[in-house]
Amino acid sequence: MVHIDKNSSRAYYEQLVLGIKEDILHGILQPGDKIPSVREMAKQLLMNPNTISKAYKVLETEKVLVTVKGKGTFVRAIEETPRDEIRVQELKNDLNELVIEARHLQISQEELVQWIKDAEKSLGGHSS
Amino acid sequence: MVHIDKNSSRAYYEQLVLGIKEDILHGILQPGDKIPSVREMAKQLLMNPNTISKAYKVLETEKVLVTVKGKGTFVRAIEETPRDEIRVQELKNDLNELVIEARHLQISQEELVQWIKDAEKSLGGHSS
Amino acid sequence: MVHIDKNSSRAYYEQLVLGIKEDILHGILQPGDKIPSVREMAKQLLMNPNTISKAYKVLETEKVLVTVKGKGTFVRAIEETPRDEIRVQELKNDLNELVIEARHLQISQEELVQWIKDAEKSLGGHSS
Amino acid sequence: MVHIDKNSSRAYYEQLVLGIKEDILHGILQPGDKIPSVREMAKQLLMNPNTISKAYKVLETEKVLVTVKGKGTFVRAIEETPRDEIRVQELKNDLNELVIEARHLQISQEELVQWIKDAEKSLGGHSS
DNA sequence: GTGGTCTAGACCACC
DNA sequence: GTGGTCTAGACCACG
Repeated sequence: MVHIDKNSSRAYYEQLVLGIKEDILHGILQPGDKIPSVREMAKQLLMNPNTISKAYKVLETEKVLVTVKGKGTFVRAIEETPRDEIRVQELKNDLNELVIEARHLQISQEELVQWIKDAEKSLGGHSS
Repeated sequence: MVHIDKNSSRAYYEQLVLGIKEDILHGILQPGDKIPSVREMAKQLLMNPNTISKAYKVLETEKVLVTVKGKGTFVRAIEETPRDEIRVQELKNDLNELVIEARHLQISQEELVQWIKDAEKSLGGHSS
Repeated sequence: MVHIDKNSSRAYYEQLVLGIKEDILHGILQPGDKIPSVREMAKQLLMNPNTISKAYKVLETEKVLVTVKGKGTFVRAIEETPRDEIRVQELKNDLNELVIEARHLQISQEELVQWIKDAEKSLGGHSS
Repeated sequence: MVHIDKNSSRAYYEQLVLGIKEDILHGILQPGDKIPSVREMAKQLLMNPNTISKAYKVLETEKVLVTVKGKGTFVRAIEETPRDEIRVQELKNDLNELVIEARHLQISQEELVQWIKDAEKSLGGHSS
């Protein structure tokens, strides 16, 4: 499942956050599943437990995971959570910036739309 | 024109880079136009000249601006630059991540596509 | 390895950029190697960390180094990067100007070609 | 003859210096020819006389031109001047740096040599 | 420990 | 006037 690219300029914990989100969308992780403990994940990925812990915390505040004290950390169903309009706005903003970049790289609107469709296809229909 | 949000987590110079790119796509800045000098822009935005300079340099390496020592900094025509496939690939990757985020925020594919169309519309047809 | 000539008219950071490139071609620095940290290099060369940082950043945009925040800066494999035709053109232009200078200094074509062969020889075959 | 590219990042006076050297090698300017006065050249090129003057001064110290007070500025024969070994060394150094750049841009030795031959060919045999 | 950002202020070359 | 370089020193995020 999750794989950390040590040469990426992206922070490890961010790669982990993204990787888990991707696994959920792929259906590799299902709602209710228990994910490995911080220590175990740290062993698997050869990383510092602090880094894993940070990723889990982020995913908790984003309501992707729930930690039950003494039991472990679990995947939450996406539908459980109301759409967070603040983060939606941020994402929309990010997309606007991406479109500006795209135009400067001479990428057409059609191409962008195609990219989205490709991305969605590769994720499969597990969330709909 | 450009406005810097001092509360944004994004670096000032990156906001400036993006703002200038946006102004170009909006047609507010046209190829050949002289943009405000480093010192003047610094005064306008209440920032340090070094920060402005950094933004201008980034835009120069991205072939968006040309700077002539002793004369000033000027807008370059977008068509002058061949598509940089490395950066295109990076952008595609960013978009993939954005799509993952979107799914977790329960944003549909259709909505994303609509956002892109809205973004492109607001930029106008100045580059096509 | 790298040495900065404080009397040179060339900017310190440019000398550093060139020196690192040379070390890579000489095989002193190998792909994957970690280069000294900004602060350490600054100490070694008796320079300001900002200046070192600038050199590293240039080398990163030129795809010679990769930097991972919190970990350090690393040498990238040359073959990873596709040939940048814009920079190739600029270099060709520089060479044209150099040939003009050479003629005025009464340096023959044969001599120039010999210089190139000498230069290549001293760099060794590490990239071929 | 000489043409100044206002968009080039190279200083005007340097472009002029190079342009005149090129014209000499092309045979457009012959030894003994009188070149236009500073004022006239300034008018022709729509530039500041100071800039022209600086270029002429550089060419004088490089022994490419001679100024005879009250008569004007004249082209000198290349052979008149002994080879300036200091500048030859500098040029050799520049070429070394250029070779390093070339290697990083994945340009082969053969290609560089071909470029030199092309450059020499375009200059013609006027100096030999 | 690592690099990234930002400010402040100095000096230089070009126009 | 313009941008470019360099220093000094502060603060932040990542591991």
